[in-house]
Amino acid sequence: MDKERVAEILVEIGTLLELKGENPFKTRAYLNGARIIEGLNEPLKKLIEEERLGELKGIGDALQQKITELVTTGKLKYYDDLKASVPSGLVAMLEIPGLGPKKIIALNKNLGVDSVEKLEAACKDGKVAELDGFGEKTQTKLLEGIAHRRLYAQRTRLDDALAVAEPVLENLRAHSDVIRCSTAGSLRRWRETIGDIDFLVSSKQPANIIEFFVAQPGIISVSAKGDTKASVILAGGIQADLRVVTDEEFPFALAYFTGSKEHNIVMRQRAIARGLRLNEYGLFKSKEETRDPKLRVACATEDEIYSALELAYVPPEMREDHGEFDAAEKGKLPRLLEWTDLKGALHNHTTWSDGHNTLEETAAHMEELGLQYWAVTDHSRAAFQANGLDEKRVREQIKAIVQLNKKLADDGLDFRLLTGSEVDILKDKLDFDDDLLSELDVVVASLHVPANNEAENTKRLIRAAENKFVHTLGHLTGRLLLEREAYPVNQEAVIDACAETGTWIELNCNPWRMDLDWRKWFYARSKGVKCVINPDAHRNGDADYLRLGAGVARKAWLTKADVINTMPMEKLRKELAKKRGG
DNA sequence: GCCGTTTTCGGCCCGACTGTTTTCAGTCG
Repeated sequence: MDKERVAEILVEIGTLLELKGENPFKTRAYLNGARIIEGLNEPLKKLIEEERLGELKGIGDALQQKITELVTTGKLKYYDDLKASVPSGLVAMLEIPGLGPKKIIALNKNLGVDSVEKLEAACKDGKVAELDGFGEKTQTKLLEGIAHRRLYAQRTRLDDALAVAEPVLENLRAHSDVIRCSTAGSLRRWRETIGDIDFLVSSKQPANIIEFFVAQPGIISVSAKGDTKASVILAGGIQADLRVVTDEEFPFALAYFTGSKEHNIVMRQRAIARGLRLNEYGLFKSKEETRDPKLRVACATEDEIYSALELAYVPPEMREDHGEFDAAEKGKLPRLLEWTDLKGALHNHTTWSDGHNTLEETAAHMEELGLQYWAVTDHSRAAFQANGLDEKRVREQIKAIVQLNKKLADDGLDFRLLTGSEVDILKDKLDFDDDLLSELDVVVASLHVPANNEAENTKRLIRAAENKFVHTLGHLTGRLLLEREAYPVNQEAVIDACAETGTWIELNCNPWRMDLDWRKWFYARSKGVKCVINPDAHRNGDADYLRLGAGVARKAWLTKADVINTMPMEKLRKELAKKRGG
């Protein structure tokens, strides 16, 4: 059993324990264990064989035994028994806002509710309102929650969340009572999907800000409104929360609401270890909880909070308790890639296959953006639904690009298109033979029609990586966020093959994909595999995805040196030749 | 269930909001 599945089961155990009313700290121990296993940089099996599992902080005797049983036998009796003892519908009920384990247990015990459907019926019958601790409002909110859940997916893609959040942030920034403002939460951490949007404002007039916020255009409903906090539902069903604090509190609140929860827990623990207390209002010289401004350690920015806790500043994207504390303590945080480091992209489409802009339009737009190169990698012939090119059309396109580049040079421009192909990985070969591939500047190999079989997909991808004319694999797992799961594939094995063959891996930064996932890059980077951040653009506007991709690359701790398309043109050409033995 | 430079037991991050209460429990982030 692989570590992803082990982590999933540990999370599930944690959830089930919650629904049994177990000690919340026990629940947390399982969730914590899951995160540790998921973040391992070496094979779980190896750790078990060498009996080093217990050396991991957070994995004690009980977890060690259970993980070992899972990995060696593929099963876990404790888990099976637990699962059998909790009605499966209770887990789904947890996703309804306002329902936590305690209320679910009460509903189950008193009304026999064990599914969302039965809960809905009980609410409609008015039975829920009669229960102790419940009332009319709770009942109504639950019905709304059930309906809302049906209407919208629980999460929103990063691009959609940004599109809604950025105008609101601009409006807040322009308000005369706003001193400082920012987004926070998973959006500021640049997660690929967002649960809800967090805004933070510092002001001397919180009431004005709250009123201004709940009156923003595009708000469907106001779900909560207090003195310093408001929650609304925005168009598209995204929830947004606003907090208003004093300007002295702002950096502390920003750090706090940016999270992640796991990162915050470690921050607080570091404060406690230094005889301090950290909360959203400040870092206090106190062993007790307090909000007394006289005891506050003055910090004007987040940077100074990290300093006070003897840490280098941790950029928001890295705040996932994914090793950043260890690195920040030792002053070994990498200097992360900046969006503006990107000089071009190596996987894009034009009207020659399924793109929406011509070669000329594409070149003009990308030159205008200040980029140096843009590879045209239209689909190969097997992708007939996407108007894939056959050999003849590829050679025509090469000629067209050479001509266009000549014109660009005559005009004194430094920008060039690169010739290329997104060649399909077929069952037993690539869609084009090596002769044609060798004529192209850039070759991206992608699996568009995967098998329903991990070993088979893994084999196909490794074979593609072993082809010396393939520079990079495209969207390695094929996932579409919130829509389609990754196809089955042994990602580590493919990464290993890329490391051995000097093949790059794409971080496809189309916001539906963000593939390879940022969590997997820790392993890829440890193997020395280079990254290419590619928008997989189908229209000129998709060049904006580079900004999204750079943020996700920062989550993966990638530096300028790790990313191929930060290279200027001439250096890139040398790198492109290298794989082919040039 | 995990952990230990006051600890092998007794803690484990903690404040805001809501709704159901009449001083607080549950949920959420």
